Amino acid sequence: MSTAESARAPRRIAERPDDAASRELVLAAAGQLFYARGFTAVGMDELRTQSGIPLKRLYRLFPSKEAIVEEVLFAWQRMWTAGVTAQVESTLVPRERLLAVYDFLAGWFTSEGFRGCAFINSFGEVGGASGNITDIVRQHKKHFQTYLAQLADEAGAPASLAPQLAILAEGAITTAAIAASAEPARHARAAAEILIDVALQGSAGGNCHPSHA
Amino acid sequence: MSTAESARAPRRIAERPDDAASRELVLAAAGQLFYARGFTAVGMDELRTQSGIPLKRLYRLFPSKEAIVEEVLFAWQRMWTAGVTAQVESTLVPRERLLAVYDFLAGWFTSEGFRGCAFINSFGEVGGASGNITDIVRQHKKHFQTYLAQLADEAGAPASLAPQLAILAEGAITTAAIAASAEPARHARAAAEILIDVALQGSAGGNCHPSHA
DNA sequence: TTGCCTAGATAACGATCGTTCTCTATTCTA
DNA sequence: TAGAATAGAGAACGATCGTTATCTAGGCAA
Repeated sequence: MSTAESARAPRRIAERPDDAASRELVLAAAGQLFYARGFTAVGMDELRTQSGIPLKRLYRLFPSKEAIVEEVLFAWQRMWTAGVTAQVESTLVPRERLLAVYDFLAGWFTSEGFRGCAFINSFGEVGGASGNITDIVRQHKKHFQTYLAQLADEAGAPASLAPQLAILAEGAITTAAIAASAEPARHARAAAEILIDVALQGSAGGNCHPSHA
Repeated sequence: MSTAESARAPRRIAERPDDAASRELVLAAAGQLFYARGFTAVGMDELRTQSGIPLKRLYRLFPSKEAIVEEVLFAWQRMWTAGVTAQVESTLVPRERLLAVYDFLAGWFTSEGFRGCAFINSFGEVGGASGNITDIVRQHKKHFQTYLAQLADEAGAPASLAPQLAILAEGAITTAAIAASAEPARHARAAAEILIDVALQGSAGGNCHPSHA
């Protein structure tokens, strides 16, 4: 990969070719186990068994368990963002793009093994014990709020709408997780419709009760 | 040790007079420690130190650590209910009684050591590992929703309002905890005002935009 | 006062955690 | 083919957990 040593690649220790694949195996197994049972409840031995990666190699790929936790959080962040944006991109109508967030939630809530927001669960588990994890969780939520603010702005809504929609989404997730029900997604969507319509008519001067009722 | 020994109650072991006070000491210390750092992060030794109750006595008052956890959850439930109802009872106007929930949240968010909803944190920590704890958390949330439904009904709102208000409260709590900010209480309250007014005007036939704007 | 029973302080126990070390077999270069 | 270095499997290590047992001192009935 650099000069002449890649002609035959004699013995490069630092990066073996399948290290990346092994890391993915570990992160995939860790993601499932951590989401299902939490960080502390899953030991390194179980992570070794589930991923098929020997313990020694595991500690060569990651410096510690906490490092795995952090990378799993980043992977979750990517998955969440991809899922939400995919749903949002399915339409070009600004109002529906905002509501698409709750459609994504509805699908998520009914998916196998749904157990609430992994970031909220992580925050609750580590509390303030790990500053790194808390920071990642905080950053994830801020990122989501920024995304919502952008969607709301594109819809022509005032800046006060986005935090309200974010709170609705957040509340729907935890309520659905604890109640083990998908209904909160519909409730949150219905509430979001009202908030969006009021916000839009307030700033655009539409008629009363634009769509529903 | 069976028949005539209870004639004068010579040595009653089961219940000493100060057992109740000791239990309160333990539950108070456990409540603070558990809320601040989670269940698993707080050991029995720390609980002994903080409460001043010797370990042996601690295990005579409670059969296990999990039993303490459960009783702490019940104590939290009582504290939460007392705080919310006190704020609600401060007014008799149905609409303001609904909004009082978010006023309570605003005060809570700015209180020292606020770290989110203890029930949500507990749910995230134990996941589904402890069915007892999960059940208590579920029951607490259901109790809150029922209370909100009663307040909404007294305000003359349709049944669809209460779940929306509950989701707003839930989302405000977690958002405030993660962002370490009290603003979500104001955002949730503003959203609740809109939802309430729309719900009331929809069912009572008032004019457009009743109070604000 | 004497003897018994219990309280409290603390050590010990078994289990489990994250992490490291040992030992053997294999692989790959020269 | 000879040799060196690494990979893998698993034991071992130190720490900590929840829980229990031990030991000593003190309170109370007779």
